[in-house]
Amino acid sequence: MYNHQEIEKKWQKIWTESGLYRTGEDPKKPKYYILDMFPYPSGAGLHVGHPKGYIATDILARRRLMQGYNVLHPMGWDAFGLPAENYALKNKVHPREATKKNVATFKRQVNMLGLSYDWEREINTTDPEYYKWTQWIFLKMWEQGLAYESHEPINWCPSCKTGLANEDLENGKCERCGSEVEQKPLRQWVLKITKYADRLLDDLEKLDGWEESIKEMQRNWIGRSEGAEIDFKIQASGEDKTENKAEERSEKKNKATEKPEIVKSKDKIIKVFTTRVDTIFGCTYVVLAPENNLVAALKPAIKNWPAVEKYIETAKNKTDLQRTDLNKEKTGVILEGVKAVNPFNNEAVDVFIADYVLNSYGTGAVMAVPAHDERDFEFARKYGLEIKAVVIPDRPEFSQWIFKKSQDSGVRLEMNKKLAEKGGHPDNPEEEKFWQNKIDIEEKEEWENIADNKTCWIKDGFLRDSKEFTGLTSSTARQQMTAWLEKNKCGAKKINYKLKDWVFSRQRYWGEPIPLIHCEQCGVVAVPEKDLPVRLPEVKSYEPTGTGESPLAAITDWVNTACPKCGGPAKRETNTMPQWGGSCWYYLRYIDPRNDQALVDKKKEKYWSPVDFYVGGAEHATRHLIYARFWHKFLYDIGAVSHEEPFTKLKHVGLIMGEDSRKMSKRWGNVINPDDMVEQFGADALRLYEMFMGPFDQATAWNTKGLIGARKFLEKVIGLAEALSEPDGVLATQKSAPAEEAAPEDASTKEKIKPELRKLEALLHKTIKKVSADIESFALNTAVSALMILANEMAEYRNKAGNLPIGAAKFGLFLQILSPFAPHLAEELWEKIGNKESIFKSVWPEYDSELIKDEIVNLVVQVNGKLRATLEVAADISEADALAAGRGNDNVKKWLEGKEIIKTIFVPGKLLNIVVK
RNA sequence: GGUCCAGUGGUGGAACUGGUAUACACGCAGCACUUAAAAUGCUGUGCCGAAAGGUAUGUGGGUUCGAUUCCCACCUGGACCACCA
Repeated sequence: MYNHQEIEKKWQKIWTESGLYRTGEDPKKPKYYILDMFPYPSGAGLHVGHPKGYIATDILARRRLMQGYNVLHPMGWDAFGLPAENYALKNKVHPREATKKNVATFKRQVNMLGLSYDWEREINTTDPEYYKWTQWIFLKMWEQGLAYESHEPINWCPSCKTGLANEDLENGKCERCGSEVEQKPLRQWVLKITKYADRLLDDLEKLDGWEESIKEMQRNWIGRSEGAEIDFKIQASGEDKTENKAEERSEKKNKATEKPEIVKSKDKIIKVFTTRVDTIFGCTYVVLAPENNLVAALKPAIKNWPAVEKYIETAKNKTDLQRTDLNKEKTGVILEGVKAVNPFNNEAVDVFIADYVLNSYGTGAVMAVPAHDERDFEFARKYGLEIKAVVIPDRPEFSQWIFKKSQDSGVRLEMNKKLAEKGGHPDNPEEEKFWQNKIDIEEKEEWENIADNKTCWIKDGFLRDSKEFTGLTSSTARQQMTAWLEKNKCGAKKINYKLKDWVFSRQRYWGEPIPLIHCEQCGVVAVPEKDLPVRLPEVKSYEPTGTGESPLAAITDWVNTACPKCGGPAKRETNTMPQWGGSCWYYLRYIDPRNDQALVDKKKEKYWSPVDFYVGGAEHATRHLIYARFWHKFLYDIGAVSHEEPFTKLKHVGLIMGEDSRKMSKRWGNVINPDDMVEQFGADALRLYEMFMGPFDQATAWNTKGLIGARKFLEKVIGLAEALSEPDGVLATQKSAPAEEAAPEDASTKEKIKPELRKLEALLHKTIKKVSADIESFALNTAVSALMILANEMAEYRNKAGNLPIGAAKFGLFLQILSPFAPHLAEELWEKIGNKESIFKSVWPEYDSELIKDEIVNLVVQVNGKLRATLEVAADISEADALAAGRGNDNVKKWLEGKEIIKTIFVPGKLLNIVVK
């Protein structure tokens, strides 16, 4: 047994007092910036899952320190935002007080684990000295026109009483509280992230250090799609007056979305967006989103207005969740008296409104091609609309599709069974013929289905019935048809994004005030830089109002102010920033946390940027990580930072699940508290176990029994240290100079032990190599396993010999590679074996490449690929010698008997495969 | 539905570039120590078989002297997105 509590406390105190964790600034050394995603200090404190990432970064940070880097490894608190405020409201304390208390808990828990953070660089997003610069960045964006005021309907959470960005939703529900989100028109500030969409997308290619999965998520989120906008002229049955009105409104809409007007202004059009111009000759109707402004504008021309109005009303009352439910049947209403003209063939088609078309994407209008789009197909079938196939599948792809369908039906399995019975072979010509026939028949049937409009074909193919474009492939047709549109001025190439501009206002108290002033004379005016930060007023009541106004609006002596421009009466902006604001740039502030002249000193920024290694949860892939990249690129554009991307390498941490394999949560009662684990088993055991559980980025279920294994390993290490040297052990004698070699023994034992000792030393160096490489690749589970193997080998030796005569210096190498994982115990034993300075001031060991070369290896001998013998041979044995040795083996002989050797395959030092007939 | 990732003992998982499948740990069983238990140590532990041997990495097929690894199809699970035209 060892007293982990005593040891861990002792070293945590010494490390803090000696300034071990302080960031090195020696300009001669290379830098390494290793960052964790900083946490929200919630009221619940940490559970064992939270520190998994922190432990891993700590391991890398400690290794880098020992490798002689200046290491920047900071920690801070993302304390603004809804969770903190909701917690404060519930517990009836001021958010500032709640935050303070929660930070203290988090900090105590983090320190308890022996994490090597430089607390002198601690930051807190709610600190006015910090959010001064968050506000400063916002103002710079506003100056550049990247922050704009909008009144569009946005996501509104009725329970949190605030507007939300798209990124704050989960399946149409508020990510925080789970309430269904409503659409509410609201005055708000919006950041024009879409202006950066292409760069955010394109620069992903340069991020080699990022996991592909996270990059893919970002690509999907940005959702770039190339297509065309096409103008369908409206043929309305109404009078001139009404048509003018429609025109007016539609122009207004175009203006609002800032689309360049490419059509003659007299024309009345429906603009649709599509990625499949090639299917346009199959367009049999056009669909508008119910909210599309055009619908109201066309009212006078619509003959069945009551029905249309009723449908719009129903759609409005549906929640997002109901509307996007894929299982629901498609619904819609025709606009009687309105037709739209397809510019390619001048055919006038019906116009519908249907809520399967989203107003927020593209133009809020689509051309419907039921033969080649599943949604249109479904709608057309329901309402009995015309389906016109104009793209013919090309053969190879089509055949594959048919083939897949036949397999689905189990036909292939049956066929295989039949063939097996007959002793048939997979490449049997009979079978091939069978499949060819089958494909031919089914292809014919399926094509008939498409032609008969019984099924729809959504892939590319060849065009038919498409005038001069007939016969082209889909992709060529798209190019030529887009060019045709541009030439005839009735459409253009267009790129759309799923990414929306970032709704940046929250109608809540606990956030950074937006540093703008509304002046009656001058309009919106920026708070001058010298007046930053705009401090959050200290108030007793900060409950959200629910009216769409921020609670700040009620604090009149804070709201009323003088205009910085004209000095006249003015009011402060009362919206606050969302939680993600402060976290968009915090990694820059750690570099220079107390600077009151700039958000970061340029020289320091140049030295430390970018972050070399960033670790955090995958749930941030499409929020924080996109926002932060956006802000960083902006800061790069205004010359505030020196690199275009903030994070060179990114690794996501896999969740630790509860013992029941569910997410750890109060709800399931499966939360494991790290305080209890550390008290019972020690921080070192907890660290080791969390790294050992499985691959770092994989979710794994917690098992407290596994922690016992880690603890046992540490106790074994102590036992080894105590058995060092003989007869009385280094620990007992505290020799001043570490012993180098084995003490003399009687000749017979010595002879017996010598080669084993050499093997042990080779293993030590192999372990140094493996642990070093594993830390680099973040294969921390196998690094721990390698350390265990070495300890087991040393223990076995000790058990046989009664002691461990490898000397304190060599044992010290083991302690060094163990130290990032179990820093307290490694440091303690390092001291015990006679070292005066901290193990973390020592130099990370290099393995001896001579020592790890095996002289004797196990050579695998196979006959026809099956293992028949393993031979102990010299590592550099030749093929001929190996073959001779193999043939000499009794078991191998047995398998070669009466057989003819066709060939042999020899992998030097590893394997000999004898192929016989 | 789309995209990505994964599927190996009773459990978590290992296997470098195609070369001894199941390292390491948990669990379990037996033994030692003990009056006893706990703790500790030792031994065993994929499956079938007394053994020789056979067989096994979700399923079916392919490439190869040799496949957990590469290719094709399918099944299952997870993550993210989801009526994005």
